[in-house]
Amino acid sequence: MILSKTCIYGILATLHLATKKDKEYLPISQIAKELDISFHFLTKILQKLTQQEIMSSYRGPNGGIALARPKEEIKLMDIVVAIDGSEIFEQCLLKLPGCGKLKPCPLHDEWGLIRKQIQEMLNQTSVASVAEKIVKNSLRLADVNPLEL
Amino acid sequence: MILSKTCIYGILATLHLATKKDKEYLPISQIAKELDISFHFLTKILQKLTQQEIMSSYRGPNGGIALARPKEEIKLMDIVVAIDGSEIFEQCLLKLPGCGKLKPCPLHDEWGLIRKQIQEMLNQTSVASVAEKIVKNSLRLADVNPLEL
DNA sequence: CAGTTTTAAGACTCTTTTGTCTTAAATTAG
DNA sequence: CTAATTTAAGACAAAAGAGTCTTAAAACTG
Repeated sequence: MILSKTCIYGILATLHLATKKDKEYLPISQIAKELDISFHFLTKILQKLTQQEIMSSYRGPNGGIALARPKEEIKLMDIVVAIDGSEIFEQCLLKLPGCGKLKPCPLHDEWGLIRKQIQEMLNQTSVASVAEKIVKNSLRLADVNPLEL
Repeated sequence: MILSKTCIYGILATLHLATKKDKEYLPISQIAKELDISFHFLTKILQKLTQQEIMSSYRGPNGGIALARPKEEIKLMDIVVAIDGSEIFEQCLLKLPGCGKLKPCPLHDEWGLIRKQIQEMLNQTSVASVAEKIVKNSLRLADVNPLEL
């Protein structure tokens, strides 16, 4: 719901990177292992984030993937839009085409309020702040497998 | 996002019924036509709502489907839970298994607030109140096709 | 240069969701 | 009882999302 699996994996990988040293390339294979995500699948997802210049990649030995910008500047919203697009924030709960002030759907106001909050939350939350919380409270980014933070 | 297509159709059909006279059976074929939803698909969806006793059905001439309870008593949440289940309200944004106060995911608090509001909105909004708004403001439940309200 | 490591790209498969179709059962009308 | 109308049930098909695999290209190591 709300976010696609692809998008969630993208967020998890970004957060994982953000808990590591800056500017160091981390091989996708390692991220995949630590987050328990299929390597090839994650590769495809991270390619998209690289194309959108949220991450930068480098091939060959000691290569891998890294955040393209300072983690303080990357907001959760950036990742969501890069992967799932912005349709979520343009549609109502009932997805009636062209719902807006002109031709509102019956739940336009109710959902508009909530949608706005989701938007604000994603826009305000930086990857850095979440990463900090993860480190501070030893939070997990995968199921059981405790990450070696 | 958030709600499945099936669930949205279920809500639309319920709202449509609620704008009509109480206790009258409306053929599914007619609802399908007015909402521009495939008849057979809608039939399947309404069967689920009938099984959950949100609607009641009657076969044969002059048969069809009707709300099983007073529309004031049916909340949007009832339909959502009947069709999509309650997992939405038990998961976090990142869908890490077993996210909760014990093993929170990194976005547990942020998402928890929003999830609570979605829950409250769906729990508080009755089918009757939305139907009233639809009638009062001549709102639509389908794309272009203006409903004959 | 040859071999290794790593991402890039895209074809392919599997699963879930969405949608269609056919047949059966209930109800009513004549 | 017969024919018509309507929901019930379930098989089937199409589309989208998730995941796998293979080959190519880039970069480094010796």
